[in-house]
Amino acid sequence: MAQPIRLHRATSPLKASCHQCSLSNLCLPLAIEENELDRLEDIVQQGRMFNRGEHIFEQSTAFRACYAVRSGSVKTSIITESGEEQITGFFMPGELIGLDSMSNTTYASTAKALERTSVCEFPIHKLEELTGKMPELQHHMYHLMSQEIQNGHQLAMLLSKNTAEERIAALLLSLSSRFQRRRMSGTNFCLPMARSDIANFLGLAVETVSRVFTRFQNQGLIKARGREVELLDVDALQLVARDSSCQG
Amino acid sequence: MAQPIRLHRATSPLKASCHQCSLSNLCLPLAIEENELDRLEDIVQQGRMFNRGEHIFEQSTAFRACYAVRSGSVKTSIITESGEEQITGFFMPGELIGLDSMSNTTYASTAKALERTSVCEFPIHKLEELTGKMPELQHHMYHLMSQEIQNGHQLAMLLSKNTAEERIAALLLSLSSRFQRRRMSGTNFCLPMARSDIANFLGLAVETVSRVFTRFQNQGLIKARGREVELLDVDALQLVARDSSCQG
DNA sequence: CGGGAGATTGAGCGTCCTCAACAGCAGTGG
DNA sequence: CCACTGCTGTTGAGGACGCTCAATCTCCCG
Repeated sequence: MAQPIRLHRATSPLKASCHQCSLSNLCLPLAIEENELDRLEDIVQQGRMFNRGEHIFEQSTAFRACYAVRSGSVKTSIITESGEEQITGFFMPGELIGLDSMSNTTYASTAKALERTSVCEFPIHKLEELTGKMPELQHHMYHLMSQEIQNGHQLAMLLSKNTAEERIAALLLSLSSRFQRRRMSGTNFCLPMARSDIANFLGLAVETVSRVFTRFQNQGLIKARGREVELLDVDALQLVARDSSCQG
Repeated sequence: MAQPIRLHRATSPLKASCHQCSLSNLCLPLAIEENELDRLEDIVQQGRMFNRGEHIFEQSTAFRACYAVRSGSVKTSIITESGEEQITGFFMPGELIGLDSMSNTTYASTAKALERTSVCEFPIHKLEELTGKMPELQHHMYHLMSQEIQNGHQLAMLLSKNTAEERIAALLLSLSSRFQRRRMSGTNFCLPMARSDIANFLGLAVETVSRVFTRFQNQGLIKARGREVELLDVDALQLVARDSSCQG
């Protein structure tokens, strides 16, 4: 479980500079020259903490900000009138949430912390103002939103064409590569989400997810105990996942 | 291939001003004050025509521009390494395509004309430059991209939770409302896409689409002959579609 | 009129869902 | 200390929705 990043500033314990953030190569700062980073820091509110299960924002409430995950993990979901939930994504440190809400005055989805999680808040009006002045930052916003659209397409592909095994293999590989990007083990990690979240996200029944996990285990592809997962044969998993690259 | 910008006066019959375009209330101009419209017109190349089946752009080729559909209709799709196609959206006049490609230097998907289609081209570099100068236009771009993300989520929801009947009902209703938005009949229209496109988009087999169409017909919900469709009982269709709102 | 693509209809089967029982584990309280 | 409770995850049996395969029909266009 990713430990919350300890921030060692005498003045404000919750504040830390984007300059020193280990995620600056994944997050918004990556688009910006070192000497312009202060302008981004001026608008960001860093280090807000949420406990497991707490909402970072809720669907249909006033849209005020986008958030970058700093530590922990987040799931976003939309709720229909009939109360059904559809998880639209899992977000790990360095990833930005709230991009799907920039068309409205209210959030289009709900974001919930899957574990103890800290985020950096980017108030939308200030962010828009800043991107208007900084072409690289604007470009990066377009980049991120476009990436989000592509992720949606990949998910649609996964849901409409792939079997349960293929979907789960793809998700495991996606998580693996995202852990690796943060210099963590890509073969040995702890799932931040419950089986039911995986099932919901991938359009499967919980029982099916469970069954596929044990099947993978029997085939020697993974070792799983609860949320602890070890990928034993990544190549075989990629073979199973085939052409489906899934950005949870 | 980037043509020098054509000036937009009444010299060419293919050219028409955004000022006079009947879609200006759906397209990019809607974000802009009348007196600033010329700046958008300066960068747009209007009235490029494509025959049915022609590509407006192709996946993996150099990303140069976004396009607004002016007349006709377009489907976008992604192709996997194994050659499978997943249609990611249908686009009607006034709608913008190419937004999913703004993260890369190459197109993330392929856009194909479903019928004889004309589009307006917005070269991406000029568009980005312009949105940097015009906050309302930037905001509108964020709006459109965010909308696209939401559409993806709605589609994922549809694919993962809904039956064949629900999916098709949702698609018919989506098309209906989009025809209506253009002041055309919302109950009597011609499908721009083949059954196989519908099937691919909704994650179904062609046969299933066909069966559902006839079932709807037997139930008196619609009347369909080939691509001609008449919605006889919109309320009932909405009941079938339940909570799934589908923005094809 | 013939060829071919698109659309429809039928039969059989497979994947995954549903329903149900059970196991493991943590927290609670007697 | 252990029963009790609740939550999460696992396993089994049966059934349904939609896919596959195949034949037929319709319509368009040469």
